[in-house]
Amino acid sequence: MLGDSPIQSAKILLAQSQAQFLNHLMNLPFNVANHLDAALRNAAARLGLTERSFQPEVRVADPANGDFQANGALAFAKREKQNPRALAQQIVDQLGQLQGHFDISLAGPGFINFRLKPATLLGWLQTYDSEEHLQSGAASARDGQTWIVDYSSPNTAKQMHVGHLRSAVIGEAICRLLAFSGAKVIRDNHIGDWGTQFGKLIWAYKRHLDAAALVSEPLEEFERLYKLGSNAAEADPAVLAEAQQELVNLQSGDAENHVIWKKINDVSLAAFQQIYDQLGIKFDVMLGESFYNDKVERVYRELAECGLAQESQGALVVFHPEHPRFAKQPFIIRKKDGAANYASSDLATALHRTEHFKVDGAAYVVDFRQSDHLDQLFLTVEKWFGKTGRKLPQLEHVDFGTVLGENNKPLKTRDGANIRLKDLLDEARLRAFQLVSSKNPDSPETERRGIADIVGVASVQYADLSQNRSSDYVFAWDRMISLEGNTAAYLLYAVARIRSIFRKAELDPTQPPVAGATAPETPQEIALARKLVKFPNAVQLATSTLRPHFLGLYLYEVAGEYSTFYAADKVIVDDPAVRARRLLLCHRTLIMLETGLHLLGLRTDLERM
RNA sequence: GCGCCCGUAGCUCAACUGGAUAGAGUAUUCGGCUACGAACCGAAAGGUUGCAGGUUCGACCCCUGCCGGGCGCACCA
Repeated sequence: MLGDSPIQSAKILLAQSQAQFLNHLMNLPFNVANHLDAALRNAAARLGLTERSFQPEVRVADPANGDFQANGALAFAKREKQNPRALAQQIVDQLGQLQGHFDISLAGPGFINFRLKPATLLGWLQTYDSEEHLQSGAASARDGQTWIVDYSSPNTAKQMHVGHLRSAVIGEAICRLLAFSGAKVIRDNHIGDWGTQFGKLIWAYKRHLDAAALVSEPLEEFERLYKLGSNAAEADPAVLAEAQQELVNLQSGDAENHVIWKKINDVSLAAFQQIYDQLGIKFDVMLGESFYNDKVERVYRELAECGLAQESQGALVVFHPEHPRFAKQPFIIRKKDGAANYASSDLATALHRTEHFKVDGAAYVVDFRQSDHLDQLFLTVEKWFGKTGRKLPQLEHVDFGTVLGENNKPLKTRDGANIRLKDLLDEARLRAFQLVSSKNPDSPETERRGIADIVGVASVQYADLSQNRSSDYVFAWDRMISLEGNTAAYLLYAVARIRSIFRKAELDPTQPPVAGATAPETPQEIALARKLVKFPNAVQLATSTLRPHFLGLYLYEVAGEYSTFYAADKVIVDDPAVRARRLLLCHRTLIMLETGLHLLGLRTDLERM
């Protein structure tokens, strides 16, 4: 090899044996924070603190202070009226076996700081070498659990609009995060396929259907028909009566109406699927309201029998006397005309998910405005299942805010209509195409289109996922697609540049030649390596809180550290040990960025951009 | 009226659920391409965390009261 001297060879051998030693004897597990947590608990047990419920409180630290910190001594000392700093010192004295991997120090009133040694960083990076390996090493917090995620849930016979974006995007990320932590995930599209709108729609369908439009633009045609039927019914009571009869016929099993209804749903779902394909979504089941149609009677009966439901103003309702609002605000589970509503079908749904799918948890990815409804639903299910001896699944409302325009009002078109999701994604791809073209005027158009399709859609997804789902978010094309700051494009750019290095050096990025890599040495190498080691913590935090933005923020920081490293340290250098360790950093950055982006539901399959 | 959510740099957002000097991007100013992609990197500047109290070793975070905004509250989901 170029420039190989006996000293360098010896260095490489030494590094290799060091690495093997680390791997075989004392390499750290995937989740370093968990390892520290266990070690601290052991130390506390030896000091007799465990009986007094000592908690280590291990956190990712500010890099200036270390890699991880344990704050548990502070809370414990406060409770026990001890000197926190002295207590922390006692604990540190018990941590001798960690000193091979960490520089341990005390700071402030009693923080214990852990800084990973470069050789340990190297060993960790060498061990976790592929997306599969990251998955298998991930904290298996939900191993063996079954979760159902209820998301997207549009109404059939209507376009999906911007209001459906967040549920779809956040829901898919939640699914992937749950699956990554070991859960079996059932993706359920709880579609609205059984509303009162079908009377007017079927009335118009029978009389005014444009067969050509049904093929080319089915959802537009249904919307046209619905409007037509609705207007006609308003203008003419006779039409209204006919439309109501169509609805009655449908609900009583009339064959012709059922065929039309089925046709409308099938066509709607096929159109939805074009959106889902772009967003990387594939549902396992689509159990909409119609599915639960014949399952609500049992809900009425059971809730009445166990004394939860009562008649009020002609409706069947549930009150929660212990609750400040729901003591007076009823949960209406059957309307006074005897018909079901969404409370009825949501209760039937909860029962079905428990009985049929035997779920351990259910996540409802639904607008924050439905908090009251879901609170009432969860309270009712809890009492109902308690009285009937059923196991209660963990019920989570994964709520999110509104998508706003730049005027801080809900996002609409200029004339006040809802923005169709299809148009929004088309525009994202178009804007990305214009940008890609301006940056790469010489690449072939097909390649630019391919890049733009990935970058455009990813930008929309990531804009949503990169911020706390609880708050409203302002949709601004320029910030989203201008590709600066915490955006999908910035992350994908890092991916593309890493691939570019492997391409230039004619190396296979799946088989990087990293043998003989030495421990990270330059400040930029060390900073990057230290950031990469925290991947499991970011995933764990995002998963346990069901908040994908924690992972997004982490990936952005990884990409930032990588860019700094890239600008400072050339990868393809002559010194084989330096080159190997930088290739190692590049490759591990690549797999963590890709794994993380895949967890968020984004595509990363681009070579250039 | 009752209740839920929100208020952080000019703007858009973070702050690991009570931890260290509240951090990023953007806009502004300055610097960096004959080193693997400058869609990049580095630096400066920018703050009484809506206001006023309280709790404690420690508060953007918890409690109380105000101010401002959004959203729910009897049969549309």
